[in-house]
Amino acid sequence: MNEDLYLRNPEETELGRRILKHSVELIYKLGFEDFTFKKLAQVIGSTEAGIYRYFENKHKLLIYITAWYFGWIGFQISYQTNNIEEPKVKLQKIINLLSSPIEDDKQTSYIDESLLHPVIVAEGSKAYLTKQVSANNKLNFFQPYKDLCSLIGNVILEYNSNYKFPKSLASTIIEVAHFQNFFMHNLSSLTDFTRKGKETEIVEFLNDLVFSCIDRN
Amino acid sequence: MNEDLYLRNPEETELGRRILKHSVELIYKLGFEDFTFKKLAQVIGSTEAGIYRYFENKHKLLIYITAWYFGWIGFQISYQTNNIEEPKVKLQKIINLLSSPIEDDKQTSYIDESLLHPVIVAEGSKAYLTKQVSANNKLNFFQPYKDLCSLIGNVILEYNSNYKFPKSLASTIIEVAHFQNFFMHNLSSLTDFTRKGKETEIVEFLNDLVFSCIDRN
DNA sequence: TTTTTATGATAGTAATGCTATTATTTAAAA
DNA sequence: TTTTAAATAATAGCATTACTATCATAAAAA
Repeated sequence: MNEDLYLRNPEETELGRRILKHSVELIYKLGFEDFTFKKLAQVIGSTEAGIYRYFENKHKLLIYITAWYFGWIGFQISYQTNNIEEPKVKLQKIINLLSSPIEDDKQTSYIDESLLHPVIVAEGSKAYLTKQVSANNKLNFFQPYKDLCSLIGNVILEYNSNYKFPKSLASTIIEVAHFQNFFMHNLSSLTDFTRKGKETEIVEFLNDLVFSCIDRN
Repeated sequence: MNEDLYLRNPEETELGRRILKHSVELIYKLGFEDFTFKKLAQVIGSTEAGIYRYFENKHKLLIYITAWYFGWIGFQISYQTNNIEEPKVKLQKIINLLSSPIEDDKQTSYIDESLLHPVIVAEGSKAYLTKQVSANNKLNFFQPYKDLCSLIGNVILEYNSNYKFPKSLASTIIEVAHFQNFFMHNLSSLTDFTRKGKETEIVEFLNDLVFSCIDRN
């Protein structure tokens, strides 16, 4: 994790891990706007000032959580596509992992990925939709997102080296997987997905979308 | 415009129109997070309390502006595709209008669309990415977005009545047009667009994406 | 002309987003 | 084992934000 995202490394201490765990839970419960360090402090039985020793402000914490998610999902993707030869199968696996609600990864005791996924879907883009985006980008806060995008872009080129927009298609896969999920649950008339929680329909849509354009060129 | 979005209709009074005009300018300048009614009041030479007579809070104002944008762009699309027969040409026109920075529409003196477009690109999704999305949706705050989505979905079906995901593809066109624009300007390594401000590259990408999948099915 | 309506001016309050200080506990170094 | 440093808890405080309320005045309708 990028050291400029925190003041004290939250993964190294008990309190730090409690901050991570419960901030995901509390953002899930309240939404990022109503989430405050004071409320978080109450939940974990610490103090506001205590949390400020780890994170400069709640926006940095959101960026940290988002970066953590993209790092983690990037690892999952690398790991699960590692021994796959066919780029087509790789891409399908990627679409699946990005679209489907995730089971808790037992490896990381301090973050519940099944809550992290909806948090990223609803709040993740707020990490970069700010006036500070360029400054934050210079500090490499979005590196895990960029790495994932690059990884997916390379699989796309493996499949079809003539395709002209591998990176844009990669970021489109990530974003579409997330906001179609949000729309399905909250603004369903913006989608064709009939049943809430049926993420397989998003997978079907994305597979059709992606392979249509990279099969053709 | 949905009457539940405001306390007093801002389009009907001079002060109201000043609120709209300068809120777009100030959100463009400061970003939505740093935008406050107090700052806006200073800019327009009124008071905080004066603005609260028009809008309950700044989030309602953002929803209003977003709804206004989608209403306006929906009208532009209807108007400019009105006499076009070919659904293919219609869709291309739609992609163009959604992707390109917009010249100020002289018809609407109180809103500068050339500023509104980047504001929607950067801030628009915050209008619905909240815990109140379902409650707000019940009050039809997002109707103009839904109407636009439905309009585009119908053009897609005109082109190919067998395509399975017209609404999801429609919302994808809208969202992709906006966030690829944001990425191009702020996180360019997430795209393949080499030159900032070259929205024609986004148009090319989207045309390829859209027609690939609806040509095939 | 009266009366409603919109605006301006001012005050005030609870919550938020911090910073600072000191005391206490915990853990590592000597 | 003692010393000392580091981490945490407890508390206070402050500027700003996000509102609400009140009252005076100006302009427009009745």
